[in-house]
Amino acid sequence: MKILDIPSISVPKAADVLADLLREKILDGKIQEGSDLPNERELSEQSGLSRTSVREALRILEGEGLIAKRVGRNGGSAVVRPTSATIERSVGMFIRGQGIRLDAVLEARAAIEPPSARFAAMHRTDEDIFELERCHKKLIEVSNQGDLTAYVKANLEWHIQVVRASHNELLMAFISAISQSVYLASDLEGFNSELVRNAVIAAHQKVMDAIILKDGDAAARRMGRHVGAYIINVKSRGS
Amino acid sequence: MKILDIPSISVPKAADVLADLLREKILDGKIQEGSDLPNERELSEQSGLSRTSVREALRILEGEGLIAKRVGRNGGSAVVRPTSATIERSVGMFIRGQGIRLDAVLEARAAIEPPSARFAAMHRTDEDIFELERCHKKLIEVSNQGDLTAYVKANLEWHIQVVRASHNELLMAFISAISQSVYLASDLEGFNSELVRNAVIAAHQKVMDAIILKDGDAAARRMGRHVGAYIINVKSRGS
DNA sequence: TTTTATAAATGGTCTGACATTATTATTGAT
DNA sequence: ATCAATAATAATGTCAGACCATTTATAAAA
Repeated sequence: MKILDIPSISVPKAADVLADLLREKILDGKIQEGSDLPNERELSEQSGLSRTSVREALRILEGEGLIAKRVGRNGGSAVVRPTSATIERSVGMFIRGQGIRLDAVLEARAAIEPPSARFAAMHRTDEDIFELERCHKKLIEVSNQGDLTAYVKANLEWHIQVVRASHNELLMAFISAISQSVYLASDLEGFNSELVRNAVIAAHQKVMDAIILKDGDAAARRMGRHVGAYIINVKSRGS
Repeated sequence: MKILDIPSISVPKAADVLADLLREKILDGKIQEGSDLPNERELSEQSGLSRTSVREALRILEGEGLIAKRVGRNGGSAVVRPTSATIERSVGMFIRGQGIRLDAVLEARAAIEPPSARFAAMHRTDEDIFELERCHKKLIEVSNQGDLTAYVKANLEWHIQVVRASHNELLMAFISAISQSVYLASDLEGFNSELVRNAVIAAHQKVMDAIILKDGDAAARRMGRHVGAYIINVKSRGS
């Protein structure tokens, strides 16, 4: 005979509560970046929890990339700002764990890069151009040597540099996250042709020209054609 | 007098090693989803580590969304596939912790939605259309009631549904992650005008028409105009 | 057969000790 | 007085063992 109908209560665990509390303080900026949290024994005393639970809480925050621990005298937990590395890890696990098809990853990349090129054209600095041209020259250099692995890597770096020039940290994080998977699955043989490599370099040059001229529309359009061609190239070989 | 020049060695910690090992097994699918890991005491025996270290390792995996623990008899650590929730959390922390401007978040959204609309037009099913129209009707209904919070929420759901129709899980994850932040920062007053709300609904209708007709170019173009207008609208009020 | 009480299995927490590591202080030789 | 070796120290890392809390399986009773 049920008197009360109570919907499954979730019992909060000590470590989670402490982790939540510290996380909020960190994200709200109430603990300055670089400064140390109290050491484990102090946290244990202050919170009334055992050192075991305190350590579990710190483990959680460490996994989230919010603190970095050091051992030894003057050791402790230093507050760090979350970086895109955390996003990259979770995206990587998502792709692996869900078995996301390479198609979908390339599609996502093809979706993000053209608008990123547009923003790059809008927001670029002279230094961005310098870096972009550095990546471009590197790609040409490696292309002539015939080292496919190095070629794919240099190619990737040029694409990432375009997104970096957009000065949009979120798009940057997404692209870095995606690129790792793309790189791992890259079909090296697809670039085993001087014709293909030269076409890539020419396409890059056109995109760069538009970015240099701050012509957002052209940058987006040209990048769209470039990554579109890349997808077709990959798909046609059935991978 | 240095004889050897050894670059700072990082000492792996017991819990990390075990977590890495289990993570690989899970992501490689060697442990079937839903099945349980050995219980903590068994893992401790098998690995030769203390239960403390085993628990820390499990904490890490739990934080990564790879296992879910249950207490009580027949409890244990069940293997679960990582979901977009993990990405959402890391993106949310990134935005908060790095203090990413709302501008940049909206820019990222504006970058992703038009190509998503294109993919939606390409890959949509009839059920996607049904869901899309359901969201659309809901938005119209809420719009007439004047509840701004409900309106913003319904609006968000329509946008998410478009991306869902693209059947690209990565874009879907990115948009969900972004949308939470957009929602939290939404300027309700911006929609406190029947004129604005009707314009939004009309724009949605045009995008949907293109998706229904499987016209990717039109879908992307119209969605681009829609989210572009939104950005201008938000920026012009200086937030 | 249904209800109720009991036992068992499992994660959650605590305590206290010792190990490992890195910094700081001290000592001693030059 | 200076510098190198050494010891003390303060922090995290690891361990062992106990007990608590929660859930479920099982046995007993109605």
